Amino acid sequence: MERKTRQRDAIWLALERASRPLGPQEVLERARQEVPRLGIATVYRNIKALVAAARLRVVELPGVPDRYEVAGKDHHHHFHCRSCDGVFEVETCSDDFDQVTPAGFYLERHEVTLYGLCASCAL
Amino acid sequence: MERKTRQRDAIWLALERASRPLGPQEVLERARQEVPRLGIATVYRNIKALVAAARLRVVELPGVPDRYEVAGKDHHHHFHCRSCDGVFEVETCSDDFDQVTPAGFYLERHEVTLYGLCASCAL
DNA sequence: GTCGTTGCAAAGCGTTTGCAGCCTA
DNA sequence: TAGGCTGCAAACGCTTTGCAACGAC
Repeated sequence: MERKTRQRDAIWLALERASRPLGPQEVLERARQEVPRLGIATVYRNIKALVAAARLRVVELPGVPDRYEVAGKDHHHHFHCRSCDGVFEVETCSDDFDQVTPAGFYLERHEVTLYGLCASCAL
Repeated sequence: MERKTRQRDAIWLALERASRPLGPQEVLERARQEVPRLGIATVYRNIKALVAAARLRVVELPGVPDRYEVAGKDHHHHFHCRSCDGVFEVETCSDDFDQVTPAGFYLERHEVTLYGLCASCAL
């Protein structure tokens, strides 16, 4: 991450503009509007570097490939649409998971994923 | 799932005996103690069939390959120990996820994964 | 004997890596 | 001009599929 390149800019821009976490393929498609000859390997390499630099956060969802979003957002979780495969942010997190943690266990963090149909697909 | 075979029995037995969800490779290793020439493709095909028959449940954990457990247990989630990589069941679940679901979205199900240290590793 | 099931190998699919050439600093 | 970065293609690991042989019923 030493040099500034058109490719890296395009990849970052794609993620910054997105309203939801993106997968590498989605990043490629969007970034190619800026750099048509962009390769998928470059997307993977830059995503990896951006995650290492803590500028991106990995969104790990059960059963599907990892997606990425810009780091620094408030605590939130995701809604995974089974129809369009899109991933959307869920604002709040009401639950207290300490109370369901077994005795003796040390709870550090939690992931919640909601499944169903997004607003568009539910129509 | 029409015929009873040694392979299918061995695969089912491996999952039934396990105290935690298993991945396909783990199932293969255990089932080969019964059927040494068992192939990984057969494991995948049978797991798929058993899931379709609702005799197995898919345990989808973020970031790691799917694991499988015998179906029919009460609603529960999992605690994933970052130290020993073990997966433990979490009994209860205070579901209030409808209220955090965005307007227009149709919520069908949810997954919760807790991370931290299990009782043994937390000592 | 039928045809569901199996084992092997090949094919997919998403991700990573090797390498020669490119281009930023 | 050095060497980080890129695009291409090959390599990878995991999962699925094609196919001929096997074996449950």
